[in-house]
Amino acid sequence: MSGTDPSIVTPQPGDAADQLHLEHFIPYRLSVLSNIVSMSIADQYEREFGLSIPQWRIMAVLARYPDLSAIEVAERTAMDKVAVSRAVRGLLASRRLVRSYDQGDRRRSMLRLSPTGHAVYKRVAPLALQYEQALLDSLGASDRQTLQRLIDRLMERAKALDGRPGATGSGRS
Amino acid sequence: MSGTDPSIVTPQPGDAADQLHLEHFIPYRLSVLSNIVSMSIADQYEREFGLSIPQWRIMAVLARYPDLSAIEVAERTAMDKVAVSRAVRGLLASRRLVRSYDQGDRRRSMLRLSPTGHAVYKRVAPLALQYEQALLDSLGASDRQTLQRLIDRLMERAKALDGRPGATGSGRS
DNA sequence: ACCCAATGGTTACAATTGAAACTATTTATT
DNA sequence: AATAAATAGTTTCAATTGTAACCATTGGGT
Repeated sequence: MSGTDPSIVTPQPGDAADQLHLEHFIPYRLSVLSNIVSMSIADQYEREFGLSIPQWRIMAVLARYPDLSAIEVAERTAMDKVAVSRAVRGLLASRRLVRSYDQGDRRRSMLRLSPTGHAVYKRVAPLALQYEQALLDSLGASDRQTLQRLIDRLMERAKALDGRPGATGSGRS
Repeated sequence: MSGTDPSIVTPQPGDAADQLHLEHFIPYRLSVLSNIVSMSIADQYEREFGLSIPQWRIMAVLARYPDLSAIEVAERTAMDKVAVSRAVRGLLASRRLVRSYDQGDRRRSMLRLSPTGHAVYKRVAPLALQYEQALLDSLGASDRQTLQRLIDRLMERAKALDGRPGATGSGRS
């Protein structure tokens, strides 16, 4: 009885199944990290401002680029138009956004922060930056640059590898 | 009429609201990157093996550490016990997992891959590693090490910053 | 032995999210 | 001008996920 039971024997070196350790697997690690960060932020925004992450993202882009249409907002926030539609509804309800319609193309809406929305944004933005600062405090200055660069590279590559229908990369327009 | 309307005037330098660009904001970027990667992988696993990400994670840890309980699986996969319970149900239904009960503590289950499950795992694992390789191909060897290190640091920091009730960091046991 | 708190795990219900279909309007084609 | 195809955005319905409540079993005190 010397090791022929495949459930007991040590796997062959070079065996892929043997090399994979979830705790070092980059996609897994990215997901866990991103989740902790997002949930931690989401919790704070929700508690203090009644803002969801999608709503916060929309406010952030509209603060910088007023009068975008819903679809333009979607592009800049990496959300789909349904998510934008829903988040916009919430922001309109809380009067943090105003919507007008492009005269000349009445399908197109133009979104911008209301004065109230702008005031809220001015309170949220510093918190967001503080959180980011606190997170990056664990890194040296050069690591911070490196981080941005690595994310750039990985993002580009991830898009290229992504073979889903309609996923970013081969928009048919 | 020289610039007193706050909605038109250029924000003060140092104004947080002015410094925040969503497209450079690390939490946002991590989230977008992680989403592309996860969805791209999830799509492949679902198509080729009928596996969800939670199921795949469970298989990965059980391949390495057989006979964990559901809660131990939860700890090693960063999922909560409800998610594990559901994913396990699916894996049992597809006969990729077998469950026995710890005799001596009949609450505790012991989970392990069935031979079928093991066979599936041996086909999935190489794909997972190939994807990771392809993703990391965009990086030099030293950048790869750096990436793991940066994720370590950020993860640690993110946990420390996370003030949610019951979130990882101050488990009361 | 008995009671109460803690633990492992599942279930039920609510909230979120995703995919597809739909309305309204505009643009292109003939 | 009429029809078809495309675009902006919303709605609907299904699937996923989160939260809380819920058994069952165990461990600890008394």
